[in-house]
Amino acid sequence: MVQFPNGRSNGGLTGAERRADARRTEILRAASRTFREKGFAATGMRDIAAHADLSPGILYHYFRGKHELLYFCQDRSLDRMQDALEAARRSGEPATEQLRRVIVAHVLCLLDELEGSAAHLEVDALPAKLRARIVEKRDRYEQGIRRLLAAGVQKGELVDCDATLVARAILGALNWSARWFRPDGPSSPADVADALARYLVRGLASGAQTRKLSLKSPMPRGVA
Amino acid sequence: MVQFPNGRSNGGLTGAERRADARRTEILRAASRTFREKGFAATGMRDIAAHADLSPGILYHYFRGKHELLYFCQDRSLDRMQDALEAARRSGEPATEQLRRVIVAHVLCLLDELEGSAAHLEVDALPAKLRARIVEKRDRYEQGIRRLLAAGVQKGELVDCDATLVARAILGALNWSARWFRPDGPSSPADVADALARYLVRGLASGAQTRKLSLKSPMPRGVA
Amino acid sequence: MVQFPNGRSNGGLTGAERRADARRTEILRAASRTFREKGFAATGMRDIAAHADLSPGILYHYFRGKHELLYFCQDRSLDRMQDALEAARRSGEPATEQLRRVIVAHVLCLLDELEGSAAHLEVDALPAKLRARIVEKRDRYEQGIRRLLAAGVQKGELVDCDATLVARAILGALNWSARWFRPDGPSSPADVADALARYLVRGLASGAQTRKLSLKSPMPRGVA
Amino acid sequence: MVQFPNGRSNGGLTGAERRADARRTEILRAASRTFREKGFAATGMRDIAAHADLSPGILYHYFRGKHELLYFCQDRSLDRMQDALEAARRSGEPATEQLRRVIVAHVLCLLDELEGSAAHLEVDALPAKLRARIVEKRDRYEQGIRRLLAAGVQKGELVDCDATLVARAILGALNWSARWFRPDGPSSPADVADALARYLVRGLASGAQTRKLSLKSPMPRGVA
DNA sequence: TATGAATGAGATTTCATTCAT
DNA sequence: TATGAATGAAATCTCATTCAT
Repeated sequence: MVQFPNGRSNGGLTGAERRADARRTEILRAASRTFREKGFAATGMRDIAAHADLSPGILYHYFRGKHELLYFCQDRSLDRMQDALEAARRSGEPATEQLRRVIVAHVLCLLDELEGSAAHLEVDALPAKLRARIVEKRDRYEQGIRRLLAAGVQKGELVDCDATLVARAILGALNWSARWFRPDGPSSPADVADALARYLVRGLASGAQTRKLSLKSPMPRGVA
Repeated sequence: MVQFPNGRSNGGLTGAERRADARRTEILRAASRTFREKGFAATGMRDIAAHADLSPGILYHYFRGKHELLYFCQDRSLDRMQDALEAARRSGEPATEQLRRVIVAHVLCLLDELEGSAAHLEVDALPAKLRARIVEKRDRYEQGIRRLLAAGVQKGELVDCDATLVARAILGALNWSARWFRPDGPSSPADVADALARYLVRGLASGAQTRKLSLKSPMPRGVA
Repeated sequence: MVQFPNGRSNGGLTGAERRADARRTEILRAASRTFREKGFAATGMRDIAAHADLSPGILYHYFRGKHELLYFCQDRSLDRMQDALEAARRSGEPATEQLRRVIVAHVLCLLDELEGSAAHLEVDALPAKLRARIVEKRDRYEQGIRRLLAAGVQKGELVDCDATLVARAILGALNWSARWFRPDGPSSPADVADALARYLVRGLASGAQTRKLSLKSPMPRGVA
Repeated sequence: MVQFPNGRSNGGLTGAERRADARRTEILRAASRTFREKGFAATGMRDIAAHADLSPGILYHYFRGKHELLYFCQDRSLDRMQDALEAARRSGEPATEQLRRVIVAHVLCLLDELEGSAAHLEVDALPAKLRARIVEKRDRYEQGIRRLLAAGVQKGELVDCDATLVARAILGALNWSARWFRPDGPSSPADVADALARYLVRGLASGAQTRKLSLKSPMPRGVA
């Protein structure tokens, strides 16, 4: 749950504040969608306002500017992904399974029409101060993935590999989906997430396991 | 080798034409580098001109505009990648090896300081007419990769998989490298290309082979 | 009365819409005056903005660009002229009188500081789509004049002539006035209109009438 | 015959000078044609160079710049027209006939593919110094026409009229032909000139003559 | 003479942001 | 809160003119 700075604990929101927060979330959704479709630089505040069915001026009542919109989009996405990463780690499952969960959560977060945001892909567009905060969060997330990989290697569940490079390869494969995925296409976000996880995990699974890992869904969707 | 339309065979260029072509190539290099660093929309003609040590106006002497610069960057990259793809296919080697070659070539093409260009990642920024041509080339390239995968599956060299999705996963992992790679970092483009190829191929290699595929370079760089 | 498309009947304009329409009209007046003085190509948006006492940027809030300004100038003028043409035809008067009325209205429309616009003289500066619409209106207007001439010939009120060429000669004589007329000169627009009408009609009037048609105003302006 | 300043009498031109003068004339023709087609401001030096089959740079070898090209176009046209005006006056014919001759010459000069130029229609585009010279010539020409009219009135050959306004009406009707005339249309420049002269003279012819003046060509072109 | 590369000023246009209402 | 008019800076692009060759 993202929280906007309002000087009160979440429980003590007044009605007006709750309404404002709801409006902020709507705007962020519109911004997120537009950034994903056209990229940050090519997106105008007017586009965002139009997507949110608001006038351009009012956006500045809720956010400081275009940069802050990008910042919050990235911040929310990274928070959700980080949450999923930590949940996976706490599960105590084998590294392959943890990795699978993280991948699935990442893809769903990206492709989910309502909350997702590919906006974290454009860190460089942020002004220095905001960029520093996002870069820190992003690096923490990447580091978490690297640790997950390293732990799996150490336990013999994953083959020895350059964790940094593999993490980036995985993130590239995942983030790229925001570019080519079409909501009206044949696959659902869950399908995509699942298939990506199978492939990307198989490349790391050690020895005996590998042979057993199929890249085909065992059960086609919608069939008993 | 990219060739600009000048109505003569490459061998018959006059001195002036050769100089003009050289200038065009310089400009494209500058454009390519700038697009990669800041993205198409955030790149100004001034940036490109500055990188090429020219005045902004003269760029229009050699190219019709910013869009054409993007177009040629994309066109050149895709041509080189397509060439590599066909060379791999003609080699008659096992699918795993063919795939490895294509991946390596793709990454080297992207990260090569002199000629590389990640610009084909921004097809949507092109005006309709130019976009159609690039999309056609890009689709042909993607299809080539899917065919390579499918052939490998049929020969039993690769595990059964959704070729479309796997191709996109691979391309995402590769293209992403243009974002994070730093020429002054610890790894050379060749290192990155090799490591990505190992990981991405291992996830597809069938049966017995898989176990033998290591993700670590057999020989660390610079060590006897 | 020109009307901008706003989805309501003119009577139902809100205050804001009325203000916006008034602004649009102001801008068109400024544009019209500047086009007439310097020609379309030599007129800058800055000139127009300066004449309208606005910043250049805001012009794009009300119009899509310089071309649209030219288009509306031409459209308004042609509408007014067409109206006058039809009114003259409906009057049922002799052809000479009808022609005189059309000429007077045309000149007044051109020279009237408030609403006039010689801008329809530069049809070729318009982009194809807008040009087509203006050309159609202009051709309809010219055709109307040709018909008026032809009808007069048939009734014996005008001498036999090449209606196409005479219509163009008349329009040339009229349109040219926008070039040489100076509001601070000795003649009023009405004077000019009247004198032009006398001369241009006399050249067509048949037989007996001609001798009676004087080219001198019967009563100098301002004299008892 | 226009003469470029070259410091010698026309008879003493060297071969090189003769060639240069021929080149100047070619360039002026190209400029004239382009100005007529697109207007001064919308015409680029590149357009002129292309029409003359030359490189843009060389134009500056023969002329000081775009303005000078316009100046010479106007200068040449006005000289030819002035010559025709004086020849008409010297002829001693009736005013109606003199006027007819002047009109015909004016139109032929405008529409002549080889030497004609509508460029004198854009006096305001000239820099002050050149403009002053052209304005003087133009005013002298207009004055000549006014005198011709006034003389005709005094001799009773023309009806009493406001010579200034009628002169402008005539010039408008004539100059306008440069806008609408198409060389590939049904009428030749001579046809147009003749028809315009008939109409414009008839409006001024006094008494008895008027009735006899037909606006139809007595003999259709190409028929015995 | 002749070319065409090069420049610099200025054109139209866009757009994040502010502000009066 | 909310609107949309308004601004000013900057973007892309054009073009007359100059200059090296």
